[in-house]
Amino acid sequence: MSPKRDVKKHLGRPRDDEARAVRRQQILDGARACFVQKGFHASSIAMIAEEAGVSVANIYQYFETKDDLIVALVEAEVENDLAIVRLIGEASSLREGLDAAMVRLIGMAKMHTVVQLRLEVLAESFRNPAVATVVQQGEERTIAQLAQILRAAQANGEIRTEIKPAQSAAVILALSDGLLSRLPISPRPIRELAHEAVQVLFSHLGMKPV
Amino acid sequence: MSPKRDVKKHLGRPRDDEARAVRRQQILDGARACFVQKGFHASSIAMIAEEAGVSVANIYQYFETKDDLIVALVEAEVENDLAIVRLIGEASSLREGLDAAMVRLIGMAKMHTVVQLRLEVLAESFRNPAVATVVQQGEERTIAQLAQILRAAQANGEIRTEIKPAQSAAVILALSDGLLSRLPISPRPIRELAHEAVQVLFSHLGMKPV
Amino acid sequence: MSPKRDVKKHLGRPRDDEARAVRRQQILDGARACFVQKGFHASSIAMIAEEAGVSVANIYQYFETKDDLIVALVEAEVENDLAIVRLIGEASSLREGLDAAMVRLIGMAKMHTVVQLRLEVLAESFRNPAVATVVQQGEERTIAQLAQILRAAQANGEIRTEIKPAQSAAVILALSDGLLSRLPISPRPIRELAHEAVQVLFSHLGMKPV
Amino acid sequence: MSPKRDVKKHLGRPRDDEARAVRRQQILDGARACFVQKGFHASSIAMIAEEAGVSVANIYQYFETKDDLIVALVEAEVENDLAIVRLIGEASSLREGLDAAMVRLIGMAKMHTVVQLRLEVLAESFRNPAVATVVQQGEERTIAQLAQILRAAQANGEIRTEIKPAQSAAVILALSDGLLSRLPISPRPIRELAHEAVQVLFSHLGMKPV
DNA sequence: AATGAATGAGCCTTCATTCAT
DNA sequence: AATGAATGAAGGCTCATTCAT
Repeated sequence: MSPKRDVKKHLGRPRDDEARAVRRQQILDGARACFVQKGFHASSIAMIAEEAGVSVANIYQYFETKDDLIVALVEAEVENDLAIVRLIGEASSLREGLDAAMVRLIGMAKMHTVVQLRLEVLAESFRNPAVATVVQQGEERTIAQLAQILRAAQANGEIRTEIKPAQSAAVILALSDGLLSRLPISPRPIRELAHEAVQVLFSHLGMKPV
Repeated sequence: MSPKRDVKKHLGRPRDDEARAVRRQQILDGARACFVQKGFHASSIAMIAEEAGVSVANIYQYFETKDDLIVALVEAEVENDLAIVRLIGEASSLREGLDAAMVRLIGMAKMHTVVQLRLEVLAESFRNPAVATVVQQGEERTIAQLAQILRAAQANGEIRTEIKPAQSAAVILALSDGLLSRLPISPRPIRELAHEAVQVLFSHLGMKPV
Repeated sequence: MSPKRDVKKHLGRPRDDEARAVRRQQILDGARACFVQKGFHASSIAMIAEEAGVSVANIYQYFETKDDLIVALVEAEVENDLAIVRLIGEASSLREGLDAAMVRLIGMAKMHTVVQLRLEVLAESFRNPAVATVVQQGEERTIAQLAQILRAAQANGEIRTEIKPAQSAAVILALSDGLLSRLPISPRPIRELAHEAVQVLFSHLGMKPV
Repeated sequence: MSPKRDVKKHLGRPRDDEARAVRRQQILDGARACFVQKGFHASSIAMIAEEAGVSVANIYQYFETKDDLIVALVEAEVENDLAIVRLIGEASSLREGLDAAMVRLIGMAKMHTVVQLRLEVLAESFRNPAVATVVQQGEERTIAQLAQILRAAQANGEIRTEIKPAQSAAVILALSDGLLSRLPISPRPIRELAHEAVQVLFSHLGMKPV
């Protein structure tokens, strides 16, 4: 009735959006830990809840179903991957950028985690259309980002002008995924493989070998 | 007195190893169909049994455990992959061989199946040591096979002598996996990607572009 | 500001320990009913759940495993047996106490239940160490209790001072179990057997026959 | 047509009854081993078959159902128990006979086995009428046998004439079972308990203590 | 917002039993 | 007679999810 009411009333307790975001992330972190260890379908909500330090029912206040949780996590992963590619563009040269990205990936402690999840995500993309959509959009953006970087390098004279940026970008990403997926099965250290792959790429791009 | 007596005497029904092999394959086929659609852990034994047209209990007379079934199927898949690489070696030239293999893969109706399973297997390798072992041994053999082919091509003068066969083989396989894993997420047709990738490879190997 | 704030803050629904105890007992009762009819290993959790009017999954929120449920029930039974012996001590004389106990056992409607379960428990003790431990500790306490009663009777001059209380107590318990186990197989009524057994005991203890 | 045929023809292969008896015993032995370790209901036919060194299907040519197998084994056990009591009668005096029986039981390596099975049988008697019948008939015979022995001892003047042989026999058997069932739970060695029990019995029978 | 409590459906595996050889 | 092969039914246990507090 009083005019104040029309302004202040939030139709119930005002939502603390910040706290919600924190909790949400907490759950996503727990989920990631589980998914890395067991995969999407062998990870139970109960395990995720324990890992996240949260009650099972609480998870359902942030994600409607387990599938939604998976999709949300995939979105986060995609964003992550995009960030790595952005890193390349921030270097002073393509060479340094590529090198930095590779080195960073291979050197990071959580690489195992990232790669495991990436495979999980790709496999899930084959059956879960919602996941496929998210990943595909991420792929587009990532390719665009990398293509832009390649174009800049062409302008710099760092790489050949004959190559088609978008297509090469796609190949680079594929090679990268294929390489990392070798982590648990490669008969020789991934580091060596990565080095060789970089040579192949440089040769293709018209850069001098390392 | 009769010569038959010297032959091993069977008490009871003799084992029909051939029938067993058929049944086993039947189960593996059902399992593959399920694993492709749902993945390892979301496929239940009941579903596999139905798909294979077999009773649940019967599966356990051929595989001690669901995990054993998975490993057996992974073994079959690995053997499959090796066969494809062998195909390359049988062509009259490396170029034709590579081309044939790519074309065959991309053109085959079951490609979707093969790739989906490949991702599933790679993801599983991260957590299941038994699977990892099988896949790693397959990888070694496949690399060796491909390296041998490359060496022959070097002798033929078809490709550069500077490249190291084993390492290049590993990179080729990685690239191939990475490429195929794009099937459901690539913003443009896989065919184009594959073409570009072949260019990259040929450039690396010192072959004339297509 | 309010004094209630000092009390421990509950996030979420507080545990209702009382309701939990009720539910737990409800499950144990259902389990007892099943175990009596079918024995431990022929009783399924599903049957117990139905008998208790509870869902299967709910049972697992109170007992981690079927074995844990068995152990819990054995503990309850052991406590029951101890209560019966305590009854003897509460009588004004050993004679009346023993008589009361026997009469009560033989006259009770659930005797069948108690005895069946007792045999089940003894048999299980041979293979299940957890059960054996529980039963053994119960046996010790029961013997001690009964020995104490015998000692009091010795002080009263009601029984001979030559007998060793603990050992006689053990024999009495053994005889009691052996007697009751005859319930379904004795060619003559248990009542007569019990009477004869009491005579034997009284003779041993130096009491006048009934 | 020929007269010989009428004599020699067995309407199919003549049954080798002796071989059948051997096989049957072989199966029963395997069953006993399993039942002792796991109990009736936790022992599977497959386990029994393996323990007996026989195929699963073969068991069903000797026993129609698992229940029949149990009953057959119970019959054998009952016969066994009767044999032990007969042993008492063969001694030169009751004292020696009882002593010999007790000593033999307690000293035998397989006592554990016998007792475990005895408990299993008694427990099963509560629910399985077929078993109950077998055991009850065995009990009758055993009591009769022991009563006969007691009567002889009365004639010898070895024990009191006031006791009623049949009833005392029943009590002795009950005491014996109750005693042995203490094997896994008695806080003190069974040997001591047995000694004490013998004192009780002797006192009842009017014999001099040991 | 957050947790305790509860459940139907489902999972992997084993069981007792039958049939063909 | 004896064994291999097969199966419907069940068994113990867990899952994703909902509801009450």
